[in-house]
Amino acid sequence: MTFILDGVTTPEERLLSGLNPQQREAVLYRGEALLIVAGAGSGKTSVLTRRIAGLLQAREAWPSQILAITFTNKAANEMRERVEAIVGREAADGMWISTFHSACVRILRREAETIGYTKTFTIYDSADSRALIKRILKETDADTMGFTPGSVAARISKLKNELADVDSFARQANFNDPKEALFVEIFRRYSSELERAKAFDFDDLIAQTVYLFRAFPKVAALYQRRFRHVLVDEYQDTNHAQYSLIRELTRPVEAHVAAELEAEQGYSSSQRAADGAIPAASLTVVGDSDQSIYAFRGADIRNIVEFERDFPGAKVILLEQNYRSTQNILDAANAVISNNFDRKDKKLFTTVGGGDKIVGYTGYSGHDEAQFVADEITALHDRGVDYRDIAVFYRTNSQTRALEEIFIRSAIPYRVLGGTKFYERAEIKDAMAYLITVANPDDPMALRRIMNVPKRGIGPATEAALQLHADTRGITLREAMREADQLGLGPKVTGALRELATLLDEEMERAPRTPVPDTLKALLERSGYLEALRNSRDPQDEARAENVEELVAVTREFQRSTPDGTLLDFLTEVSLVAAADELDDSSGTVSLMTLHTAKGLEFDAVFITGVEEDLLPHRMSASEPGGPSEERRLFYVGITRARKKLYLSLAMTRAQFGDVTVAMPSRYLQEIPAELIEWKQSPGMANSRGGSQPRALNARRERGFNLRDSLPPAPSKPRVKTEWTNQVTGKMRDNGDLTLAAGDRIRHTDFGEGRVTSVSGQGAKSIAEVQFDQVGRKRLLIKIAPIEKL
DNA sequence: GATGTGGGACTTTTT
DNA sequence: GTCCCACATC
Repeated sequence: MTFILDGVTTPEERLLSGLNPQQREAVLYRGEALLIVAGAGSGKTSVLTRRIAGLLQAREAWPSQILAITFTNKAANEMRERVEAIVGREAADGMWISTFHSACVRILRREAETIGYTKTFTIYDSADSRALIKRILKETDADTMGFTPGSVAARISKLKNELADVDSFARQANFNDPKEALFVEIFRRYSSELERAKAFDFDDLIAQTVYLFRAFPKVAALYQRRFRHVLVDEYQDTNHAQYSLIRELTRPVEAHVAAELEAEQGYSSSQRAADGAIPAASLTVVGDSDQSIYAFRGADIRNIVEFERDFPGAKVILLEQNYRSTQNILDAANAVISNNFDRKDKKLFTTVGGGDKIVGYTGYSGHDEAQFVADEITALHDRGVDYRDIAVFYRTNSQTRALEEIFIRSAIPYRVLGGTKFYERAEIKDAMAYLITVANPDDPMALRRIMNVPKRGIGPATEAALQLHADTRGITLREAMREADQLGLGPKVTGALRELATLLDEEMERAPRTPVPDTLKALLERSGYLEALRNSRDPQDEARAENVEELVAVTREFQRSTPDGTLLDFLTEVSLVAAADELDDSSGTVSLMTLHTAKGLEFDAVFITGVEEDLLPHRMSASEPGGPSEERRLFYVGITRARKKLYLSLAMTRAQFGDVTVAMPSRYLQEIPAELIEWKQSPGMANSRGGSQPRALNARRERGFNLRDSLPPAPSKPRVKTEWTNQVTGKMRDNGDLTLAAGDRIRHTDFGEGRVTSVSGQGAKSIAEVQFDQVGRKRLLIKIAPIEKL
């Protein structure tokens, strides 16, 4: 009923409603540069969206003049929706709101030819980069000299983030050092392989865009003229390349360049000032140095610290009021972060009351800890908290294993964000490789992957022959394949190569007028890939075939939401999904993710697990400069995600590597005032409580101590190995049609005996609520729980 | 060239 | 505990 509201409020009043004075100032400030220092939960997204909406509403900018950079695609979509909600859909049409990487892809696809690339380039994700590096290491025998794909990939990435390329690096490299000389060689090969494959890696997307802008001022001017308002979220996590990109975009266009451009395009721009130049775009950055957690991938905290020096006359606005968390949670966060000495002191405050105490728990093992988390989640759910409002954080992806296992047993619906996931499965990579060879015939990595998948009798020898032919003739691997009959190979192999080449060529020719799901289906069917999976004797292949079907469904969904989307668009989208993009608010599941992925999100109830030395802070961070401080910020980020309930847990022993190691409570725990935490089981209690485990541990609590060596083999609980696996990987314990009813007595391998109090749900999803004699009430998925009826 | 097996390395975080 | 690779055998 806007017309009624119009009578009492102006658009500006509505734009500012509910904002505090600092937020209002941040929305309304007009000037060349604005830094919003936004503490956790201080409403920065709201400020940013209203700032954009304000510009549009006041007709100070067209939508097409706005470029907003967010950290994830999900954040971009949300921001777009929120702006649209204020100004209307049409009035917001044409804005660029995206991640750094997506924006750069967009620019590079338009301008690729300027820098000698095709606009149909594909993107190598980290796994692709590593695979390529691995190959190069083998070719150069560098793998025997202590080079690992991981270390080389990290080093190259770091260099690219500093905008160094092979040549600039080689110029200052010390060739007397054989390792360094070899690294230059590896770097050089890596770069030329990418170029030959017509592909960019993640870091190239940014670096090449910067290079494009610097080398071609006229191209840069197109964007400098277009984007009058540049806004960057999570500025504390920008690296040098991203910083440079922002600098290039917000540079004024010199008069003669502007004039040249206009002459070429035959129209005159309203942007030109009296002297003929186009003034710099206005820049708004939002960030919080306390939440800088990406130094390991080149994020430079100086970008935000030195903003005022970089942009003289910049306005700085501080947002310190927190609207998210209770006082207890904030007190804990403030206490922890204040131990970082190298920071500007700032304290979040809230007008919300104290809230519940933080709950602490020390488990005997990672499984025990996971059981605590599961039990608490069940209790929260019983009290009416929706699963979607609950999240579990951890430092390393490997910690999900125990959590998933217990969650499935406890019938808690969950979803793991990021980590080893769908697109990293071999069969999905195979299917994707087929698509890539169709979208980008020059990519030899994708072609090599599928050349003998399904088995065609094309082995390493054939591949080498093809490669040799390609190298001597100066053609691509794919072209060499078309000339297979010239190679003097056996008739079977030649036929197989010919057939594959024809298949790929035909699908490539058809692809532009064919929906993506159809292209994928044709490739999978015609290649015999699906058939091979279906006819396989390996029971896992059935699940693999289902996964591939799932990929077809993904392409269908892509085509539905993007009717004009090309195969290349699909591949690009898949390459650039961030872990947090997978968060689905509608799914009604608990979210599991790393602390890094958690940045920018918030939940009613948050569990931070594994709050132990060597895990948080991570062992690897100790040797890095600034490592422990960054780990502390990571913990701080985790704490500040919680709105109402925060749980901190750790384990005294943790399975790692098949070994069990003893863990110590994290130093950060001691930084939280004791009165804020209510321990359900404190480290001391877990330590001194009777029973075989604690005592044995007490005697030998030292780092790295290997339990397996000296612990007596009989723990109190009988160790029954339960047959159990993840849904996705296939096999699962199955109780068949076991049916339970209230009143039944059952035995559970871990929980002992108990009585069923109620049963809910249907079929495979039936859940029994059981009152166990020893361990209390639990919810179990009947089909898979390790139980038997008595 | 395909298939099976034993030994070794490996896990920090991500676009 | 798991993934990957080298090596052996068919």
